[in-house]
Amino acid sequence: MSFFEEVYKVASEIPEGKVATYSQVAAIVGSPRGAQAVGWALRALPSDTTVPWQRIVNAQGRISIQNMKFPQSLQAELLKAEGIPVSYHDDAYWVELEANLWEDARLQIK
DNA sequence: GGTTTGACCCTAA
DNA sequence: ATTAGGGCCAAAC
Repeated sequence: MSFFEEVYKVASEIPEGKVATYSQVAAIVGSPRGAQAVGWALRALPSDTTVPWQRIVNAQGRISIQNMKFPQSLQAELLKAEGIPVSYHDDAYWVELEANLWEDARLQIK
């Protein structure tokens, strides 16, 4: 199974109404320092994917997306539609990590 | 195979 | 608090 698939699989496990960070996903797939690689994988997703990529944000809970096919506004709408509060300031969308962070068993063990 | 490029993160100044 | 730099991993050139 390729690294891409690993990332997509983990991303698909994020429950609705929760968010995860890049480093969090990276740690689960076995590359604790590969947060950037995760971003690389998500960047390659097709526009019609079923993977909940919108639930993955950076370490500060900010939507740091910079991809034409996936505008920040779209991600913000998808999140709000799931019940996750999203605010906008400093030219970016933000979510409260503490309150909505995904908790996976594999993270607590490590 | 070496180099470049990211939807990133951490530390030091 | 804000900015700069280096380090990280995997894929595309």
